[in-house]
Amino acid sequence: MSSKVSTDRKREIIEGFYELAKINGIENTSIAKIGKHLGMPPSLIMHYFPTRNILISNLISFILKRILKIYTPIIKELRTQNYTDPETFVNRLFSRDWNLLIDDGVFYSCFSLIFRNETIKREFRNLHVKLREDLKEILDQDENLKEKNTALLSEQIFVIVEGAYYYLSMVEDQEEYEAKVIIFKNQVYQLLQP
Amino acid sequence: MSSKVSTDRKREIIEGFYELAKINGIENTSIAKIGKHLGMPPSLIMHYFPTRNILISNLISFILKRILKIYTPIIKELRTQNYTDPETFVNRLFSRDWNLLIDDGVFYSCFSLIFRNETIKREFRNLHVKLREDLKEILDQDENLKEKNTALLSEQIFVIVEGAYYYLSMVEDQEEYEAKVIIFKNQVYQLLQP
DNA sequence: ATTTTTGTTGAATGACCATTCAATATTATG
DNA sequence: CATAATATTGAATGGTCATTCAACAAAAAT
Repeated sequence: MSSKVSTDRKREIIEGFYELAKINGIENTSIAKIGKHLGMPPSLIMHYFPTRNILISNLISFILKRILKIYTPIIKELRTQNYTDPETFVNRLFSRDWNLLIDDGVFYSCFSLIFRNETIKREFRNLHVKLREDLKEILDQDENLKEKNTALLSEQIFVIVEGAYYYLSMVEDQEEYEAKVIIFKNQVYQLLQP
Repeated sequence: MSSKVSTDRKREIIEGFYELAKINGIENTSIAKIGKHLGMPPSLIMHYFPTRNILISNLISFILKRILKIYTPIIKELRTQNYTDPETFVNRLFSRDWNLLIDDGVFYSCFSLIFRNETIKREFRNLHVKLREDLKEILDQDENLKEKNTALLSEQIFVIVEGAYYYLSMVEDQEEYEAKVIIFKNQVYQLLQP
């Protein structure tokens, strides 16, 4: 059990790391720079995170924990109201809240590490398993989908959402962006057709 | 117009960079390491690519050029036979040839740079526009889809393929991988339903 | 009150990095 | 053949990097 000071400092460091990584990218964010940003010597950072790799794993855990919470507002809403109309649900899937939650640049930087690090790959895999379970839970609440294979549906919706986020991150033009979102939403509605 | 030596050397350097980036990641591949790998002094690399950033942009162009060729075998097949059955077409979309063409780790590393570099973002955007045009061209050849909006279809198929590649890159288990591929293929078939 | 543990500092280390430069070799051009 | 342009070498530069260490300070445990 670590002290309050310890956990607070660790969080402070990881958040500082994240802040700088948003601006300069993970690869350009050194321990010295984090230290300067937070007004502490680099040696203090290494006291809490003995190696840079450990620091990076902790940043990834931090990010994945945030992402995991994406569906929780929908689930909460469902638990209280016992129902959410498909429209608000689909809107949530494609809302920009996701982007606010975590910086896309940092996210894909971290993601690219799965190809050279088994542990990171496993962490990402677990995240996605949980996200799909959440999605299934939401679909299971919908009376209209009672006859449907919601596990399969959640896979299919999931892949559209992931593809859409990847794809939309390249689109700069506002109108084009919204036109595409409509296309992808319709694609999900088609799947939800009872 | 640059000499043959010049273009050959440039290609050699970029390919060497790519080889090392596959193993160690872009961020861990220094100019010195590329030089050692190719048996040339780092100064020679900098003679052809004056800064590291320029070297990276050239690597990205190299990669994007390769990816652009993904659909060309299908298109060629179409041009000669004047027809491809949807099944072989969809199989191609999800075949592992794609992965052989370019390393996923390097690809997503490059992709993550779009969020901090406008030029790179534009390059990726252009690539994807062209890929979708290729996809549309393929769909337009299919008599059964004559009544359909193939531009829209290509967007929808594209987003599934992109999402699938993202998603599948986390799946290690062979059986699970193939089960998911079947799901995503079916999703595409549903869209192709006349 | 003393000891132990935890937190913090700042200086030092050697490795590696991108980049520069001047010198030399090779090739192309007149 | 002479000259100009291109290709290649190797050494040097200053900066940054992750990491180490010994010392000091504060807090907790005894």
